[in-house]
Parts: sequence; C-alpha cells; structure tokens
Amino acid sequence: MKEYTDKQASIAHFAKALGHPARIAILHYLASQETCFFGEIHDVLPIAKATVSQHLKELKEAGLIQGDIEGPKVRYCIHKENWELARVIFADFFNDCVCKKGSCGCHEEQHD
Amino acid sequence: MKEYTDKQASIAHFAKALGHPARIAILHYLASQETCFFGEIHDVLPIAKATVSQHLKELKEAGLIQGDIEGPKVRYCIHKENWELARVIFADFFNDCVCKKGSCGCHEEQHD
DNA sequence: TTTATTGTTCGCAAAAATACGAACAATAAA
DNA sequence: TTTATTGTTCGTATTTTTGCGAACAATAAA
Repeated sequence: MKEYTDKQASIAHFAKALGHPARIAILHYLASQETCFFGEIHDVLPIAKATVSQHLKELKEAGLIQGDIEGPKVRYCIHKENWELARVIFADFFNDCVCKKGSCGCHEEQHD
Repeated sequence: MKEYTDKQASIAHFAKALGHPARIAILHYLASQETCFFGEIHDVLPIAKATVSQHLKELKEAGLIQGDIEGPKVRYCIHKENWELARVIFADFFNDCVCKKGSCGCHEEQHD
C-alpha cells in the first residue's frame, strides 16, 4: 500500500522517455553524426517535423539531450552528464533485479 | 525518412514496459522476495488488484516476467533469460550512444 | 526591407495507457 | 456440495501520448 520510491519513479521516468522508437532513433542518430541539427534529424525520421520537435522536447525534458540555438538552426546533442546518470541507474536496476537462484520457486522450468 | 530498425523497436519496447513506477516496483519486489504471489505484490502496491493484474500482464507480454499457476494462486518471477537480454540491450545502447568528444559542437558548455 | 529558411507552438483528432469496481472462473476448504 | 479465496477479465471513464497541418517567431539572405 506504500507509494513508489524516488528511485522507482526516476527509473520509470527515464524508461518512459526511451519508450518510443522515434526517440531511440534520435539518440542513435545524435551519437553517430558530426553535426546534429534539427533538420537532419527530421530527414532521417519517418514523421512530420512537428512530431520530431515534440519527441526532442520530451528527451530534453527527461534531461537526455540538450539543444543549442545556432543562428536559425538548433544543434542537438546528448546530455553527457545525465546520460551517464541514466546508464548507471539502469545498470544498477538490472543488477538489483536479478532473480537470485532459490529466491523464489520458479526456477525449475523457464516456460512462458 | 526510413522506418525504425528492429533494434530500435526492441529497445523502445523494453523501455516502454519499464516506463511506469508500478512496474518498476513490481520488479524490485520480485527480486527481493522469497515468494512472489500475486496477493503479496498487490499488498505492497498502492493500486487496485485489477490494475496490478494489468501491469503484470504487460510485463509478461514484454517477456520480463513469468507467471506460474500454483493452486488457486499465481507465482510470479522475473524471466531470467529475457532479463539478461534486456540488460545487454540497454548496456549496448548506452555504450553506442555516447556523444563522442568532438563528434558534435556542443561540448564547450553543458548548460540546459 | 522583403523573402527564405529553420524550428517551435497551437489546435485538433485518434489512439493508447491508466485505473477502478464488478463480474467471473478456478481451485481449495468446510 | 457449498463456501471462501485467489486472480483474471470485462466494461467503462479519464488521462496521456502520438501525430499532423497550419500558424508563428527568429534569424539569414537577397
């Protein structure tokens, strides 16, 4: 009956931001390019620019990217510090949540 | 203008399943308990049992947990193989997506 | 100054997610 | 067999997400 912990909320928040293929594609692209203007991101995605802008906004609000205005263009980039934070949070989560051998009775068979 | 890759869809799919604090809390609980019956999970969450059941269904459909019927009860458990798969997928993703020094022009200052 | 270019915001529509109580099915207990 | 326990499914309401075109603001170019 307790509420969720800050940690749980934090993990869920990052995960939610990563929970759409367009946003994953954006992050993949940002990591692969020399430059990362909005227009280029838009060019490699199968969605309208208004939608791209929305996804970028969500990633920015989650802290995963940053956007810098450069003339009439906007240069986007992964936010390194928060990215490292997210990496650690997920790594810890996957480590904490291993179903230790014997911790529950469902190890006999792994069926679905 | 291309569509998303299978990899991108896969990452997003797992992330989406992790994108709610109740589901994170469920996974935390499953990893911490000797037994993991539905009722116990319900007891530690601040939501109705119908909602708990729904979240468990989503986690199961994402492949992250499994449920075994035991008498009138259902014993839930993390699905080890898929859990490892997700762990690797996320670790790779966070490794691939580092904004390499000099890869784009936004390293001078890290403001938001 | 006028005209392009660039990207955000607005307004809206459609779809999906979240949540609940009630009804239900299945097993166990009396 | 009847009753209680356990968890899922159904139906529904509310909210959030996703997506688009059009309008807009800001800078750059002509």
